[in-house]
Amino acid sequence: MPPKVVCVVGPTACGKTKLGVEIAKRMNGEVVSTDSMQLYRGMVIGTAAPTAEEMEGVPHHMIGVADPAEQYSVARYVTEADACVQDILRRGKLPVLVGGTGLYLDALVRGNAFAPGGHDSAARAALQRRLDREGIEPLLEELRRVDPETAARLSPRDVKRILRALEVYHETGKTISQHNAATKEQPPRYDAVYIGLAFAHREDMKKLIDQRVDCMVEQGLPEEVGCLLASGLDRGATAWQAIGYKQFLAVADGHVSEAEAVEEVKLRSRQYAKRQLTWLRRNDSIHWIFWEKNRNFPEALQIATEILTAQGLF
RNA sequence: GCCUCUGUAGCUCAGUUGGUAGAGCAGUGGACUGAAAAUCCACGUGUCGUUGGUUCAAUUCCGACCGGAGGCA
Repeated sequence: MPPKVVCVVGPTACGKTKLGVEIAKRMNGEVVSTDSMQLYRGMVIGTAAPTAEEMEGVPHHMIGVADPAEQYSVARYVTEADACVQDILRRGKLPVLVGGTGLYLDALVRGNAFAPGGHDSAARAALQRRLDREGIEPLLEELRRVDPETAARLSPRDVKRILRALEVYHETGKTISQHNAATKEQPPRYDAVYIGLAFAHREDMKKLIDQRVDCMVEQGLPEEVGCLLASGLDRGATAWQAIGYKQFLAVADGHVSEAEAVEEVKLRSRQYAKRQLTWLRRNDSIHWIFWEKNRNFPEALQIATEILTAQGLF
């Protein structure tokens, strides 16, 4: 039986961070963040990364571990985060996985081995050049030939995935469908117990997201963006894709007003939360806790404890 | 007060030389295996401002009225 880990999941602004710390405190655990943006250094306010105070003395991992100029990836995340999980287990403590990036969490729990390649591979560079020169159609044509299954699955406009599929083929001689099928055969690396947090009504989630965005601006999101700019961070960096940072970069560049940026950040956060829910809904082993209007953490911790006890964790 | 423009989906607007209408955004659902806070897919019935008239038929033409914008006084 694989080692047990606790996962706290849910859309943005639903209280994962706080509940995660509470659970870790109660169960002799340490938190491993499963968030693709909190792992960049100096991006604290806009990613709602926990502060030292919010960590309440519980050790946290995978937060602020990468330079914003780096292009991170799931593959690298799994390697580094898994080392943290292993270390926590070795010390006899409970890993509590907390964060909003579904792909990262799933890959970590399943112990995904990713096919070679990546943004810095020669294959990717060559494909990118072909894309720039000839457009997507010849690439899609090639994919239809070597991996018809994937070609049929992807939209002709899903350039990212078409490139990746060809990249895997060029790098390994095997198709990405074969890689994915092989990954699915593998048993998961961890026995995950999922606690999901969500609002019962979407209007309540929207309200909280709006509040949180206003709060971020007050606490200095624009200044944080200013620091990233002052550090000379390239405008093409992955870190700028983070909601909040992208929009306040536009403010710094004089393209939009601060008020417009705030509205945009709220909107994008809402849409992001919706996508997170879509991702999570297909995981039917999540034990959901639904908030009514307000978030009641003592009660949630109580419910979570009962769930974890029933799973033999307490 | 007069003149001109304008009123169509939650929002911004297109359109119908008269046969009851469609884009973008928003919203909802979905996908996702080395960019994932990214990327991509699907879903469009609304008294066409109100009310009279002309017409086989009006959202479309004409009149009046009610909103909105601008101009002249």
